[in-house]
Amino acid sequence: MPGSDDEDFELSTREKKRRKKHSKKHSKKEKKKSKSSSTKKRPRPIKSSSDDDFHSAPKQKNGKRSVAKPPTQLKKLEKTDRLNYAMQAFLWWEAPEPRPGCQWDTMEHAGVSFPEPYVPHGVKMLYDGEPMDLTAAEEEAATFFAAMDQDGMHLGNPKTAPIFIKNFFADFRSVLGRKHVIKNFDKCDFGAIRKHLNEQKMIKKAITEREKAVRKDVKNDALYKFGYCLVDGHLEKVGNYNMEPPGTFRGRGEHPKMGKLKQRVLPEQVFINVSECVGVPPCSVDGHAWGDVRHDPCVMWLGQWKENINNQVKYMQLAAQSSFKGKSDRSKYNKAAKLCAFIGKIRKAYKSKLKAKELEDRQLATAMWVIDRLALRVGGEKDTEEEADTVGCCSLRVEHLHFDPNEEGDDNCEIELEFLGKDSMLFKQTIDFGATMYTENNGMGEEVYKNFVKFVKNKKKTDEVFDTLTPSSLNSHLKELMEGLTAKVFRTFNASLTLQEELRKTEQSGSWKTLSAAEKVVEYNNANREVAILCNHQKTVSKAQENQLENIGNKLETLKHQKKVLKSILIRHAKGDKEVPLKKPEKELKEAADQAILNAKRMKEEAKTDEDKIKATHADEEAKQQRREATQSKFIQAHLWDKVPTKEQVCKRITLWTTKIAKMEMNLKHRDDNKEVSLGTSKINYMDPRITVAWCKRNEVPIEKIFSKTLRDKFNWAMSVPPNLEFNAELAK
DNA sequence: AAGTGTACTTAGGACCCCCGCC
DNA sequence: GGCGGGGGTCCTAAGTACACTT
Repeated sequence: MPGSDDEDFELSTREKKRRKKHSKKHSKKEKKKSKSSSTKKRPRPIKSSSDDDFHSAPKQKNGKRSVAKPPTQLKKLEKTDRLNYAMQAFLWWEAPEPRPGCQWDTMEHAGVSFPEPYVPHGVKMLYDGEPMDLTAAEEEAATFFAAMDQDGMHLGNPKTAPIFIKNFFADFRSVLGRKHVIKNFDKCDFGAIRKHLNEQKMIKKAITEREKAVRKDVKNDALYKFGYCLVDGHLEKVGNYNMEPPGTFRGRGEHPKMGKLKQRVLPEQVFINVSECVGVPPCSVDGHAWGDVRHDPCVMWLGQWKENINNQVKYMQLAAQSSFKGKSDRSKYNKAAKLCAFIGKIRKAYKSKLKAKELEDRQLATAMWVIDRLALRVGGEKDTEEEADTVGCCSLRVEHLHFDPNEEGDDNCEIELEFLGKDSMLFKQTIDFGATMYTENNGMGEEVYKNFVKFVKNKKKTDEVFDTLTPSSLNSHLKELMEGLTAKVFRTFNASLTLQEELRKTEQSGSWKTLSAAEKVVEYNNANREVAILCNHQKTVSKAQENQLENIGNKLETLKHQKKVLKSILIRHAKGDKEVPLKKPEKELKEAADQAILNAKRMKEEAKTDEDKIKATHADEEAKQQRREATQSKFIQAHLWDKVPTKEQVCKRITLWTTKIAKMEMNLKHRDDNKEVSLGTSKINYMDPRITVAWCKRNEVPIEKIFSKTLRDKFNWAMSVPPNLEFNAELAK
């Protein structure tokens, strides 16, 4: 595939195939859209515009070229839309399977896109007060550090900051070379570079609409060139076609390697996977070539390279909405559904082993219970010299178990599990193994508790609880119970089943039928939240969010105070006292703020130099702050009047404030409940989408209210299920 | 049987942009 | 009509699983 770099990569033969699909689907959609069209029988309604546009730049959106067309012309779609139609045309779940063991027969793509080379800014860091002359590579490394947020999750955390700095400085010094004067981090001052970067941000903020459009076009050009892949004649979206740029490694938690320099990856380090018959995509960097070209139809990756931090392979793959991912997603959910038929047998099997003589059997049974009931991950072994110290089921250590955490005495069956899981997210739950939820219906809570007591006996804090188990031994046992069963299937299974049960509860409530779609969505999110809690999907509350929460809290306090004042006014009224507090003039503040905003806007428009742009952004930020203050002062006396109010006015306002307070309290509670729970992860990865689709259909909730466009594309295979669908073993057939 | 390598899924945070609210 | 917050997307780290090697 020779094709020059300037054009969208050539699609000669595949283009024909694509168009076939494209026009089919497209014509359907178009017919719907253009009822007025008199040319219904036109075989390929958008043929002409589509054909000559596919290769041309996307800039001519509003098509000056279409001057001569009749008024009945169809709406001209943007290139992205047309490509989307082309992709949607392929219903892989209705198409024949590829050869066994293979993912594809032919695959063609444009390879990886690389970031621009580093352009030095010339701003000097100080060492011991002296400005330093650095080479481009040295300056780049210094700039990576300067770009780090001082209050962020790495440098803002006193536990991780020293690790980050130590690693960064070691790598920085090796870039500088041994003889360089820079030897001590404490004498380094990156302030000037940091200031420069902030200024660049300011300049970027002062961008005009036109510049914005240009930027978007450039981005789209890259998307059209690299973002699509042709698999067996079908257009598919590529997930990550941009090579990861160099920078500092941002490992999570207490990752021992955080701060190390992540090197720039050259084309020579990249392997490309394409089919033999289509030719190799040209390397997009002048004077460079791919490290290797493979033709392996057994794998789904399009490109791979090794990163220098952990020496791990990274891949370029198709996007989540592609057929490859869709197929494996569907089979994942089918496997989980299949577990419905086996779960009874499996629970019986591990119940009988909970009291086995062999320690290994007991541990196996106990671990199975943990994975099944607590939805823990399997927990592979980790090297704490190389990675953060996080654990899962098999790697749990004695120190992660706290018996009788509330010091209620020996006769309770409570254990607090406290450990860092994947991504160093804290798992902290007290499990009462004697509670009904773990004992009813063959829950086995008490037996499991006894086993835990036994397993930790005479062990050191740092010993593993399940010392006889490994993920692979556990998984090979699971394979004996059900074909293809592994530990992670339990998470999918439990998440999906929980969603189904919680959703069923919603439908059974008395007032369900009277709820609006929006109210039903709230109920769906509540069900979703139960799943997220089960899977321990969390998000850390950022400082901004915390502030926001605090602000709402303060506002609430103000409202409550205002209500009190209103009541006191009412009392004074009754006494005939006309001395009530009145509004102070606030107009001036507001007007000044408005004026400042106008000024800033003008500055932005008139800005020519970078300096002007920085000034404009500053002015804009200050003006906005001024306006916030004006709004704030308005809010503080919003309950008052300009002149003495009547009794009715006061009464009315008290009622209004009561509803305001109630509303805000709800809002606050809602935010507080959700601030640490992340609903997205379970929606994307764990809950069978067919359950959601069926629920939406049964309850006349538009699917758009639950699944975003990307999710609807990702789950396109699940959209046609019947409204009465149940998540059970039938699905797997 | 443990170690190593490969390929894939799962994950949270940063950032951006759009839509509902004032 | 403007703006701020939140949803959505992007980014890439961090898991699981399993084949293959030693």
